[in-house]
Order: sequence, then structure tokens, then C-alpha cells
Amino acid sequence: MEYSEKQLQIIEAAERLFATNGYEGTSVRDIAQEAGVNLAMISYYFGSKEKLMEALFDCRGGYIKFTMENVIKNDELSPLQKINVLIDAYIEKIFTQQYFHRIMAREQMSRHFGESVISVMITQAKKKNQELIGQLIQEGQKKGIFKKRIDIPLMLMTMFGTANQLITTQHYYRDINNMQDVPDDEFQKHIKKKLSHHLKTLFKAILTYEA
Amino acid sequence: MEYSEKQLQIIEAAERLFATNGYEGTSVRDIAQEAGVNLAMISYYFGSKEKLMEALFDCRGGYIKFTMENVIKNDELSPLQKINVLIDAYIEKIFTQQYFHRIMAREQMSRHFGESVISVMITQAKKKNQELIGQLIQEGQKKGIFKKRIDIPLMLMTMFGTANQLITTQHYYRDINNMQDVPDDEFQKHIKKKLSHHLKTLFKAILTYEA
Amino acid sequence: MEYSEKQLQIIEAAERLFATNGYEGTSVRDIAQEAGVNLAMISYYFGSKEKLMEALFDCRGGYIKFTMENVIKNDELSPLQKINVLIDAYIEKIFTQQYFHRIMAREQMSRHFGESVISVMITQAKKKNQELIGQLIQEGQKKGIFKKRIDIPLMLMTMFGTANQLITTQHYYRDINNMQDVPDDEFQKHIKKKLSHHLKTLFKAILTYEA
Amino acid sequence: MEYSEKQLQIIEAAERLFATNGYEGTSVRDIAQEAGVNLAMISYYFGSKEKLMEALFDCRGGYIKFTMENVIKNDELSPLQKINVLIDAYIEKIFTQQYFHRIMAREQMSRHFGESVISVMITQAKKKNQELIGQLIQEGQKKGIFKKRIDIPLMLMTMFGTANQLITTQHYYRDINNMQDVPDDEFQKHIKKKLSHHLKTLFKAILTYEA
DNA sequence: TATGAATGAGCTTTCATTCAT
DNA sequence: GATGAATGAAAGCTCATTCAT
Repeated sequence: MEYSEKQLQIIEAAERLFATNGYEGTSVRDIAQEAGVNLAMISYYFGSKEKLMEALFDCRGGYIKFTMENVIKNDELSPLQKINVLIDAYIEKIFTQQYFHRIMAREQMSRHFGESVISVMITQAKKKNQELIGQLIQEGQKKGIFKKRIDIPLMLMTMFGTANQLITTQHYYRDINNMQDVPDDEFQKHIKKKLSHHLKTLFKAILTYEA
Repeated sequence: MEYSEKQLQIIEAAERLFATNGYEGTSVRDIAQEAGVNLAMISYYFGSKEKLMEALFDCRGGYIKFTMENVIKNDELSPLQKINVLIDAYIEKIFTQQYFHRIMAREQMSRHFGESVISVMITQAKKKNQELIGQLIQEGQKKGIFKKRIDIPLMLMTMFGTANQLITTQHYYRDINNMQDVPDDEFQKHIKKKLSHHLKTLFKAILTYEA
Repeated sequence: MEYSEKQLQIIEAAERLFATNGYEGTSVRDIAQEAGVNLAMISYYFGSKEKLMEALFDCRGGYIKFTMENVIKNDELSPLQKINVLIDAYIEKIFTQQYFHRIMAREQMSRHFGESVISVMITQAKKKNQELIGQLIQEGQKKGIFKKRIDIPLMLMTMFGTANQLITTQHYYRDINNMQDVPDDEFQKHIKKKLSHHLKTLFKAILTYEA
Repeated sequence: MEYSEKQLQIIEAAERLFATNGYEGTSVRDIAQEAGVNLAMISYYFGSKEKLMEALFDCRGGYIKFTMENVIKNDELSPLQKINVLIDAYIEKIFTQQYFHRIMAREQMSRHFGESVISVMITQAKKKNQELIGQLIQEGQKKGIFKKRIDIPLMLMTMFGTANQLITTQHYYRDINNMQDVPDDEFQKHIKKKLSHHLKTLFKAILTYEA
């Protein structure tokens, strides 16, 4: 689907507000004001608030299934190297789409979520990811590099959950580490690096360390 | 603060609904109906919807400062054993207070959160936790059992984040592992055990494994 | 169903406006203003505009099935006398419920009508009426007083249609007959009498006159 | 006034929708879609929704002044024959313009009707009709064929009202007579014939029968 | 001429809250 | 203390119309 300049303007405004205040906590009027457009334009372009949300997911959703296939097929990388590449790719994605990531994290726990179009998209993407990472780990296991018994879903939850936690509570991290005066982009870089190292260590340990 | 029977009834209803539908997604009418009380009672008892939320946190908030002091001072346990005890204590807490935990997870990412009374409570509790676990780890480091460079905030984020992720998306886990027919209490036990093992392995690895 | 004073106040306001401006041409705001109540009260009491309409029909609908049974069973009246009594009863009804009568006349020709609760009520009442009058006419036919071939549906249409036409266009009648200065209640009496005579003549003619 | 092909297209679409859903119940968007033209065209061509309605009446209005003069002057017909010819002419008119007829029936009972241009047109036409029929009846009375005391306005109301009732509630008639499976054109023919016979009988009776 | 885009006003309904008893 | 009734504000959405091209 293609979106016009104005539609993107609205979608981006909605993204910011949904991320900050939640879907229910954001009124269509808020979005109109944030986007600097007439209230009626939103219904005009998207039909309804819910359809706008769907358009947002349609817009950003493509990034969910981040291109793991290429990495997996690459024979020059060891299984662990591939894991590391994937971790960095994932981190890169969610940091460049922080707003959207927050929305997804929020929406995942909603009542109506299971019934919605969006839910299906996310579920499918998650399953796909899981399958691909599953293949990767099996490859490592066959080569004798990774441990036998790996709980892949829990591994992914650790990856998603930790990143989630960091993104949604980064101000805590900032406070605790006394980095209030560090410019934001620098701070982002900092925590991306930290998170990358942390997750890689975590995965390496869990995949190769014999408990 | 003490709450009457009826007030608790309302608080519990609100807890369920806030957890399921979010704060903004829950109307005072919904709560009144869920609690089986008159609509006006809620404003009458709590003053406002927001005050009700605060009462809920006041009620459940005790859970945050989970009793770590005793564990830390216990000389019969090794540092790693203490960590394990803490992990289990934490898991036990959040699983027995799943609803409240979801609410907290949600509210953490909200706009108004930083400004609220609740936010201060959580922040303080987190800092406390971090200090205590910090002490614990330092103890292990002094004894030469734990690695030197440990990013404690990120470790905690992993613990919180993973548990969070599991609790808020347990239906995914259920689907993926084909456990739809398992009774809920049994399923809860199952994932608690899995999570416990997973986190312990994770911590042991990260704390003792030389990368 | 019982309605409170305030509910009746609203229903009556709605009745006036629906009759004058049509259902779609009347806004809930209009009704609130006409009834002198707060806008939100209408949803509070009736749930929605449509439900209010149903309440109106529930309220007035009882009058539709005007008590013909008693008349029919009365052995002291000849069939034609019975017809005359019914005509007067019908006229009395619709003149005392002019507003409601207009609403019904309007709604009968609406698209959504066939699907609504109201529609079912009206249809049933009409069928009932038709059956009863059918019996009456058959009685007269058996006694050799009425003609054999009578198209009852068309007879009723003439009765309903003529009365309808008079009620909805009484101002024309007033203009044409130069009765602008006659007080309204007197004018009402006048046209009721005229209509009564007209319909009775019509029925007598059609039922007894051999074409 | 002359209307272009596209304008007629819009007018016809509006006619169908106004007849079915009422003026207020029809949105300009609905009309645009039904006519298969751009939304803005309607305002562009007609100025406003109300002006479109006027154009519709301007277009169809000719139907009202149905050509009675010729009939009246025709010396080969008896007064009763002339009445019968008029009845058939009237029936033919309204059946070929059912949609428009419904709209008129609706609009007659509207608030704004009395103030509108349309209203004046209809009123004039009605007066004209009344005068002409009045002449016809007087002719019959002079010849001793018709009764003396005839309430012409009520006679016309019976004619208009019965036809009206049949047209707007023809589905009832269909149901009651179990003609659901009869093709529509055949059904139309059927009720036209029935109505014609009914009205002629009615008029003959009322005009010649001594009550 | 023709139209996609845009708009302010209005719609019905629900909100959290307060009033009167 | 407890509650049905009431309310102003705001919600999401549609309206007829106009603008810019």
C-alpha cells in the first residue's frame, strides 16, 4: 500500500501519540492536532481510528520480519556469528522504530488484540522469526557448537523482553547511571552498544555454556 | 491505608480490567459492573478513577519491595544460591500478582507515568532492588565466584523483561508449544518452572562464565 | 413497560419532533431541547435514538390494536352499525394521536422499516385489524346485507389512506375551505365529523351498493 | 429548465434514494455513489442538496397538472365516464412515477414543506385539480346524474390517500395476498387494475348512490 | 468541466463525575 | 452510607459544502 505525504504525516503523528499515550489514551482529535491537519481528514483518509492503526502497522510492519533469510544462508559465518548479526539487526530495527516498537509491546497485552488484524500480522511474524532462529540453532547443534536442550521461545522472550524493557524504561537507565546530561543520540548509541554486548554475551553463554 | 470489604471488591475489579484493557480502555462503568457495585460508589469511595488507580498501587505496592534483606544476610547460602532464591522469590511474586504486574508493565510506558505518585514508588523500589542485588554481586565478586564486569541494570532488565514478556504473551507460548488443552493452573506451574530454570541458567552463565 | 415522568417528557418531545421533521430530520439535541432535559439524559434513559423510537411505539402502540373485539361480539348492533362504530373509533384514535399517527405513516415507507422491531408491531396490528374486519364483513355477507365481492385490503387502505391524507394535509383543507380563522379545536371537530360521515357513506356504498 | 445527461443521472439517483430513505435519510455521498458520479459534482451542478430536490420537482413536477382540460371538454363522454378516465389517468401517472410520488407523499408532512418553493407548486396544482373536478361534478349534478351534496375535497383525499397508501405499502398488500412470487411488473399491473376498479366503484357509489 | 482534497459544523453516544435524597 | 438521576465535556465519526487545480 502506498500512502500520500499527508497520510504519512498523520500516521507518524498517530505513531508518536499511540506510543506515548496508548491507543485508547489517544483521541483522533489529538492526532489531528499533532499532525496539523483537520480532524475530518483522518476519517477521510483512513475511515476510522482503528483503520489508521492498521495503516500504521501496514506501514511499519514490513520491518518486523527483518531479513534473516540472507544471514542464515550465508556460509561464511559461523552459527554464533549469525546469531550476533541477527541480534544487531534486531536492535537496529527496534531502535530506529522505537515508537512503533512501544506500540507493538503495548498492543500485545490488550484484550481485543487476539481478534484484530494487527494481531495476526504480529503472530505470523513471531512464528516466522522463531522458525528461522530455530533453524539457525539446529545448525549450530548439528555442528556440535551449541548445547542440545535450548528453549527457543524463552530465548526469544529474553531477547524481546530485555530490549523492550530497555526501550520503555530507558529514562530509568539514564537516571541510575547518571547520564542525564549526555545528548540523546549519544545516549542511544551507548545503550545500543551495551544492549548488543549484553545480548550477545547472554546468547553465547546460553547456547554454549554447559550448566 | 486500610480498605473496607467493598473498596477491596472495587480495587480487585479494577485490577482485572486495567490489566486486561488498560487504564484508558477501562471505564468506571465497567469497573462498577465488574465489581457489582453502584457506579457512584467508585467516585464516592476513591474520589476519582485516578485515585482508584493509586489505591490499587497502594494496595499491591508492597509487592515491589520484596524481602531481599533476609536472604542477603543469610550466611548459609552461597552468592549464587542467593541469586537463585531471589529469582524464585521474584517469579513467585509476579505470578501471584499477574494482573497487577501487567498493569505496572503497561503504565511504565505511559506519558503521565513519570509525573505520577505511582511512578515515584516504582522508581524507588527499582533503585532499592538494584542496590541490593549490587551488594549481592559484589559479595560474589569479592569471593572470586562472580565475574568482574557485570552490567547490573541490564541484568535486571533481562530478568524483568523476560518475566514480563512471558506473562504478557503467555498465550503465544501456549500456542507455540501446543498446550492449549493443558489446564491453566498446570500451565502456570509449567511456565513458572521453565522461567525459573531459564533465568537461573542465564544468571549463572552471565555471572560465572568467562566470555 | 412503565415510564417515569421525565421519560414521558422526552418521549412526548420526540413524538412531536419525529412527527414534524421525521426521524432522520430530528437530532437527539433537538429532542433534548424540546423536552428541556440534558442531552445525555436521552442516552441515559433510552440507550439510543432508535431505542427511544421503540419506547415511543411501545408507549403509543397499545392504541393501534383498538378494541374491536367488543364491538364485533355485540349482538345488538347490525353489521353496518358495527362498521360505523369502528370507523368512529378509528377516527377518534388517530385524531387524539395525530403526532404518532404521522410518525407511523412516515415510517411505513422507510427503507429500514422492514427490518425493525417497530415494523413487526405495525404489521401484526394491521393483520389483526384486517382479520377482524374481515370477520365483520363476512358476518354481513352471510346475513345478505353486504355485497359478495369485497376487497378488504383495499377497503382498509381507503380508510387509512383517506384519514392519513386528511391529517397530514389538514392545512390544505383549511385553506381551501377558508377556515383559517376557526379555532383549532373547533376545526378538528369539524373535520372529524366530516371524515366520519364521508367514510361511513363510503363504506355503506361499497358494502351494499351493487355496482 | 433543461438538464444535461449527467444532471438527469444525478436527479434519478436522488429520486430513488429520497423515495426509499427520505430526504434527510439520504446523504449527498449516497446520491453520488448511486449516480456513479463524483461527490463534488452534485454541489457543482445543483448548488446544494436542497436545490437538487427542487430540480427534481422541477423535472417531475409536470406530472401534477395532468391534462384534465381535454377530458372535460370532450362532449362524447358522460360525466361518470369522464371521472373514470381521470381516475385511470391519475393512476397511470402515479404508477409510472412511483418514486417521485413517494417523495411527495413524504415531503407533504414535513416541517419545512410549507415554506418551500415545492410546497407552493403542489398547493397550486391541488387547487387546480379541485376546481376542475369540481366543474366536472357540477356538470354531472346539473344533468341530474350526480348527487347534490358532494364533499369534493374529501373525495379527492380518498383518491389521493388510497392510491398513496397502496403505493407506499404495496409490500403489505403483496404479503397479505400471498403474491410474493409474482414478478414485480405483473404485480404492478394487478394492483393498478384493482385500484382502478376500486376507485371507480367508490366514485360511482359516492356520486350516484343515495345514502 | 471535473475532481481529489479539505473543512467546519454537526451528529450520536459515552465519559467521569456530582447532585439530591 | 448509599444510590438513581443528572450533567458538561469529550469521544469517534459523518455531514454538506468548498477549495485548488
